Amino acid sequence: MAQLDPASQQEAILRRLKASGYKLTPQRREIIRVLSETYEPQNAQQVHERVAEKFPGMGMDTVYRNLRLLAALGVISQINLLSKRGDLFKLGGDHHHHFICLGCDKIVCLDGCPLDNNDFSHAAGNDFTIVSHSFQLYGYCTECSRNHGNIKK
Amino acid sequence: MAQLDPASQQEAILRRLKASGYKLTPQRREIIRVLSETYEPQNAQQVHERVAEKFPGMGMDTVYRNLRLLAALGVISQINLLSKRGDLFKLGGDHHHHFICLGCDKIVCLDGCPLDNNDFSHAAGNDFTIVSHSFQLYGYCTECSRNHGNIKK
DNA sequence: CTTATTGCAAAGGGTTTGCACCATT
DNA sequence: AATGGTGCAAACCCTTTGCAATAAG
Repeated sequence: MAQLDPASQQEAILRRLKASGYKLTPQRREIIRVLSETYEPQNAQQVHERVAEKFPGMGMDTVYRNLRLLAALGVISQINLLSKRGDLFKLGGDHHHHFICLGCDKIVCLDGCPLDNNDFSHAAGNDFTIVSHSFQLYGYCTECSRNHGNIKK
Repeated sequence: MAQLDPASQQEAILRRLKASGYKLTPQRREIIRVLSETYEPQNAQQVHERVAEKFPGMGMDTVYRNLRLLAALGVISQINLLSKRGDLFKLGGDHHHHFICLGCDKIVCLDGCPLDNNDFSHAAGNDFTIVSHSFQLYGYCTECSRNHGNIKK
């Protein structure tokens, strides 16, 4: 259950990529580095901004291609929210969920996960195989609760 | 807890719209009719196809404007999934969640809701106000479980 | 008659794709 | 040398918006 430090995390991912026949380009390494050093889920644009500091020439397409690859490998998880920010990505080991502030769009990671897929195996249908779930809380954060005038529509 | 029949449901919504100063156009009535007679969540395109049978001239923009209005009034709920189908909409009274088949994209409504917002009030932060949540199960439906060869990537 | 709504067309934002060139293995 | 990746540009898809004409109240 222990969380790996960013460096070991990166190495593990790079090893895994190489083992699957993918090449380790500098851009890809940097994308992985950025993801491993970030705690909040990022959208493609945020990842791009950070990576572009080192690789100014890089385009969004490379970010998307890599995020898609990493998500397909299960290395990062893709989160789809009722927001304008697009899908978000987060390095995957620890399964958890998010609170999304309806006032300021802030996203807060929740500790752990209170849900068990097995609890729902009958809810869907007897022969359904449940492999994952997603869960989000929506509401107002401390600042926005205090200051309801600022809530955007 | 009893579910209204489609006709009463439609009337209730129309009354509510009129009470709030919105006009009851034929297109709007039809959109509401289609939603009330559909059990699976629909995306804007599906709604448009059904409504266009009666109003061939109608554009997607009118569908979107109405869906947005109905969602803002809380009459329908908007669901945002990890899929290419765009947001889905479903007539709202009953709060429930969905199972999404990773094999065929089928969506199945789950009975009721096993989650209580109050259970999570502390999980996010003491001063956070939780107003709603969303929850989805992902997996394989009966047919797709049986027939794993068909699973798309 | 007033105000909301439609229809049209265009724009916007996120994401994907084809292709030639380049880098990793 | 072989295979994958990047960069660029264009395409796609879903959704939103401005505006003039139209319809509901």
